[in-house]
This record gives sequence, structure tokens and C-alpha cells, in this order.
Amino acid sequence: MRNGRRGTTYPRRSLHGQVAHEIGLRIVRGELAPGDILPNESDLSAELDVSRTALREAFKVLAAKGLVEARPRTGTRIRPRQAWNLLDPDILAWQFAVSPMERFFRDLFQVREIIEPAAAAIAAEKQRPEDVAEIQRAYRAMVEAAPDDQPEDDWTDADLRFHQAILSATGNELLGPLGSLIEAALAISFKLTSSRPRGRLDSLPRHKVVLDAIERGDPAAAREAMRGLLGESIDDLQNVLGDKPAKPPARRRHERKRTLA
Amino acid sequence: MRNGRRGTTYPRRSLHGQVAHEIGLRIVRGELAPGDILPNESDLSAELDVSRTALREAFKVLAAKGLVEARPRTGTRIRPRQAWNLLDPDILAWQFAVSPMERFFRDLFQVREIIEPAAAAIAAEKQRPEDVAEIQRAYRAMVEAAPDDQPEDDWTDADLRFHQAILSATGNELLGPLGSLIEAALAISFKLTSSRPRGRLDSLPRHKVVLDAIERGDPAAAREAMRGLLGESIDDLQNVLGDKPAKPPARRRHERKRTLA
DNA sequence: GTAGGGTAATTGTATGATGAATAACGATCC
DNA sequence: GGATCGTTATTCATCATACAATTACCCTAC
Repeated sequence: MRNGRRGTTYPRRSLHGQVAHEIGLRIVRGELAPGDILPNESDLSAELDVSRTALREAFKVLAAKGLVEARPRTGTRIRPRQAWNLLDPDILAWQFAVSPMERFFRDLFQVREIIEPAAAAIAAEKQRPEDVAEIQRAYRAMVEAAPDDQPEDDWTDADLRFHQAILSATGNELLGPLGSLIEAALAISFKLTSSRPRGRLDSLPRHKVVLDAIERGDPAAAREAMRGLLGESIDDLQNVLGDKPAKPPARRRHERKRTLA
Repeated sequence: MRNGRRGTTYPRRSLHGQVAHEIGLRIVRGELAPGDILPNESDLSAELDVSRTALREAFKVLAAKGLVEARPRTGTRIRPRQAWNLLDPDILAWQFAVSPMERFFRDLFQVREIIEPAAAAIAAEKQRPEDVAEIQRAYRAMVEAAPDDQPEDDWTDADLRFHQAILSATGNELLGPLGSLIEAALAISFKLTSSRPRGRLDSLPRHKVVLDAIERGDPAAAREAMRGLLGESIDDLQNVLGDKPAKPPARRRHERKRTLA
């Protein structure tokens, strides 16, 4: 399944952690729908062959993320979807395993298109040397991991690190947590485009343009470069996802026409 | 304290819920620093006069939000700040009670300035009648709550509802959770500007402009209108927060000069 | 039919015991 | 002396059980 690559997801080593992931996945997947009431704790703990204590601790984890709500007599009910904390790293990871995934994919990249160009611009404006250095390091890691004989994981890690570094470089703490959103996006990209592994080297220059603009302290250019970079990812994914099966790679010109909605 | 107005924060009615809020607040407030290790469960449960069971369930809630991490022999340690899920409604609410708050305030509105204009534009583009209707309803609620003899809570609720409705109207599920971020921002605004309660009627027209643009299906105008609306809030807050004590209200002209950084 | 109270089902809390993981210590050997 | 390896004690993890608190539901009385 390969989830939780680096993220700050809830640890699975404990028993209650495993149960939380198991039930959380079922909920996000839709096997258990909002409004549904889970079996009572005694029954469910017997069914899962764990103690009631362990099950309850798992429930607390899920409740903390807004997935469920427990009340005496009524039982533990799955909360409406809008109560879910969809930006939670675990929920994002679980969402990733959902079947159609197209809407999730669309939403994900739409948010990235909103956030990341703005973040790049702010990073370019601030230009804190320490933060810029980390972006550079991430870029170098991408360069090293780009050749096709390098493990794909290294490249994905470096890619994530690059984008995360830009978020951090804004100096805005509230943008940091959105890194898990990018992580989910990369996981999808990996899953969908792994069949066509070429393109790592292709996307390096795009990243370089972003880096250069930030180093140069040019917010407008950074914003635009990031926009282009994301656009490319989206194009790639849409080629895989879209109805057109092949569409010879004579793309990479329009840039402006791509509309996500 | 008046937190958790409507939000989907963790319920306080249970004992472990109270403990979770208590400890979570202390952590976010900085009384307990990252890297610190909490007293072991037996001691702490005795100190708080609750059972170990209740304390552990509280810990699970905090762990689910990324605040703490428990390991045998080592104890329960407070995780580094970047591991916290800062977009979690509870953590946002706790953050609201932190002392200097200026940085939090800055970060909060910076994110709003990134997200909300884009959301308004998308909402105007989509124009789903059902969603537009909800924005209208929220606006009408604001109109009703605007007079000074109406309870302040009603107005804040309506305001939140307005912005939340726009986020929902994007049709992007991942933008919904950011409503709790707006809620935190409104809580701050309320706290800081409650001394100067006038201005409710002043800000109505701004909201109207946003609503009109969305109804009209004009994304660019909606984006710009939302930008102006947020700018006004920020101006108001900066007047209260800034060093200049009074600065006669001959503002509300520049609009473009305000820079958050 | 409405109000009111009783009841049973479910979660919430408490207690005590045991298991498992591991950091710290110390003994042993080189 | 230094390193290696086993031992041990501490802490969280899990379990079993009992009881308290809450509350939806039903039933009765009027």
C-alpha cells in the first residue's frame, strides 16, 4: 500500500493504532457511511479480537480527527463528511486508497494551485538564507535521484522535500501542515504514472526555474514558475487519467489552457 | 474563554475530553515545550485525580493531532512543532489563547488572503444555485444581526457562515476544513475589536459586493471583492494592534498599500 | 394523546494485573 | 580502558472486570 511515507501519520505499531487505521480506512473508503452506527464496543472488540480498552483508544483517535462521535446509549456514530478533518495526514492517506479518486485528485491539485504559487511568491519575497539553502538542498537531492537507475522512492522523497521546503520558507506556520496534502498528491502521481516512469529528468528544469526565482528574490516569477510546474504535473496525470489514451507528447506548449474544473 | 463556538472541536463533556483540552492547551500555550516528557501515567493521573484510563484516552486524542508521542520506557514526549497538525480545529482554538498571538494573527490572515479570494473566484465560476442560495441566506443573517442591539454572537456566527458557505460553494472538499481557520480568525477579531463594536454595518457592503459578484458569475470581481473584504478586516485589526493608538478613521482608501509582511 | 417516569442499552470511568518494549546499567571479556 | 553483551527496571500497552453515568425508548397514567 505504501502509505505514510514520511508523514506524521498515526503510528501503526500499537494494537489500537492498527485498529484505528483499519476502521478509519473503512470509513473514508465509504464502506461505513456517515450516519451509520458502529457495533457496540463489546461486540466489536470481540469481533476484532482485541480488548475493549484497545478498541476505545482507537475510537478516541478517530474521534479526534472528527470521523466519529460517541454517545452513551446511542453508540458510536460516523459523523457527516464535512465534520471530518480532511486535512489530517491520516485521512488524506486513507482517502488516497479510495476507489474512484478522481474527485479527490481534482480537489487536491486545485488546492495546490491555490497555495503553492502564493507560497513560492512569499518565499521569494522573504528570501531567508537558511530557508533558501534548504530548498537548494532539496533540489540537489532531486538531481541526484533523477537518473532512472535511482530508486523511485528517493525521487519522490526529494520532490516532497522541495515543495515542503518552499512552504516552510514562507515563515507561515499554518502553511506547513499542508505539506501532507502535497504528500498525498505525490502518492497519487506515483501510483498513476509509475507505468510511465520517464519524465523525472523532464521535470527537473521546471523545479530549477522555481528555485532560481526564489534565489533571485522575484516573487512574480516564482509564482508563475510554480504555476507552470504544477500545470505540468496535472497535464501528465490527465494524460493518464483522461479518456484520450495516448495523445502524443506534443504538449507542453499551452500552459494556459489547462483548466482543472 | 469562549472558544469552540460552533466548530467541530473535541467534546468537553467527558472527563478524558476535559483532560485532553487542558493538556493540549498547556502544550500549545508553550507551558510544556517540544521535547519535554510528561510525567508518567500513574503519577499524572494521580495528580489530575483521574483514572489512568481517562488520562490515556486523553493522550490518544492529543497523539492523533500530532501533539505528543508515547513510547515505552521513555514516556510521553511532546513532539516538535512542525509535527503538530496546526490546522486541526482544536489546536487552532488553543492557539487562540496563546499570549503574544501576533504571529498567529499574521499567519492566519495571510492564509486567508491566499485561500479566500481564490475560493470566491471558483464559487463565482461554478455558481451552483444551491450553494449560492446558502451564501445569500448567510448574508441575510448578517443583515439581520448587524444592528447594534443584536447579540454579537449572532453576527459572528453569520459572518462565519458566510465565509464557510463560499468555501463550500467551491465544491472542493479540501477547502471546507479551512473554515475552522476562519473561525479562529473571527474569534481573534472579536476579541480584539470588541472594544470598538461599531463597524458591523460598515462591513456589510463589502460582503454584499462579494455576494453580487458570485451571483453574477464574475470570478475576477469576486476575487477582488474578497481581497478587499479581508483587507478591511486586517486594517481594523492592525489599527487596534498597531502602535498607533488612534489614527482617526480616515482610512479605507488605500487598500493596496497594506502589506501583511 | 400527552406527559411523565422507569428501564435497559451503551458509553464512560475506575481498578488491578500482566505483558512487551527499551533505555540504562553493570558485568564480563578483550 | 573500552567495548560488547546480557540484565534489569521503568514505562507504556493490553487485558479483564466492575460499576457509574447518560439517555433513547417504551410504558404507564391521566
